[in-house]
Amino acid sequence: MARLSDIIEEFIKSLIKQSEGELELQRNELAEYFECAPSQINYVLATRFSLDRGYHIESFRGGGGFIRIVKLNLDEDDYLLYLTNERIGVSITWQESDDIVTNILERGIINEREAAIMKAALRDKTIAVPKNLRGVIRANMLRAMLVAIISTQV
Amino acid sequence: MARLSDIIEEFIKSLIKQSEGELELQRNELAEYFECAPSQINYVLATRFSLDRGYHIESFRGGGGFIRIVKLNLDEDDYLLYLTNERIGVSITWQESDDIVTNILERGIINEREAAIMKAALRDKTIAVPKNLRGVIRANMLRAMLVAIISTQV
DNA sequence: AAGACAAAGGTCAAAGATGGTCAAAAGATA
DNA sequence: TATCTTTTGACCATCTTTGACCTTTGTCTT
Repeated sequence: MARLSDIIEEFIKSLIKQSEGELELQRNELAEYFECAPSQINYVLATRFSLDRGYHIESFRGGGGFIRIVKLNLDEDDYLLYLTNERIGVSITWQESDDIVTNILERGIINEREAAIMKAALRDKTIAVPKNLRGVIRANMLRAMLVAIISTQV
Repeated sequence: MARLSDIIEEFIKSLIKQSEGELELQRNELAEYFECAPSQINYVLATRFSLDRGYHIESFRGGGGFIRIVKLNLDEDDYLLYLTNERIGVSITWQESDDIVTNILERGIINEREAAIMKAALRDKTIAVPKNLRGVIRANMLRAMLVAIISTQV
């Protein structure tokens, strides 16, 4: 776990926690602080603060420009319906599905064990079919499991 | 004269013992340490740390990638291990998998919701691939989910 | 107001860092 | 010798890091 991206991720998350869900930062400043390429900040934002992980990013260029990160707090039921009806299309990657499951775990919609069961089923190794088919099966699986969760909700 | 694979096996086992059942290691680092081909590490993992022998392996590629080895709890999960290693073969029908899930629900190993999630994933409709492949995927899925259950058991 | 320049941030593809797979070669064993 | 196991290496898949080049906005000068 020596990845710089992970370290930057944790740093940003701690800042978000301190500022209660919303944060504004400057890309170049952060890049200088971590002695990395500015574009690495974009990479961290794209991979660790994606919508699937429950964040929203806005940015503003020009002098005085900045990046705003907002931790989203949506209604559980709406979010699950959004996932099954819109987000999960005909195909989905492992990374995306993994992010989504982590996200609903963090929102308290499912527990650790349910998340572990779902993630196990969604792994590439589990779905051992040609690549083009794999994403399609995974989308079906994730959707089916989410529907099961929705219908067992109390 | 002990074979290298045996030496590596013992080495890894001692690390697992030290870290109480769960270990993360880097393939290239280990290969360098033992001055062997990286793929020999895969060989050791495949032959000595298989599910049959009570281990679960997960790996992550890319910069900072690593391999996680989890020693499963053999004593308490006898029945589950029988399922993963013997009962579920290379292929399984929907009916069989559904019965197995119902069975572990009735034994109190999983709860209603976990059963619902698993059954949703195992349905024919979810695994929309040619019939001959379907049973194979289902076997992988059921096994993977059961392993997840074993390793999240407290 | 127009133009020039500075100060952000964005994109994308190449290079780097891991790990995986598979089959052939080498070695051990029956 | 025949067969089984181990070792190796060539080629593949995925994630991370870096850098060259682009776009947008603000400010200063004329």
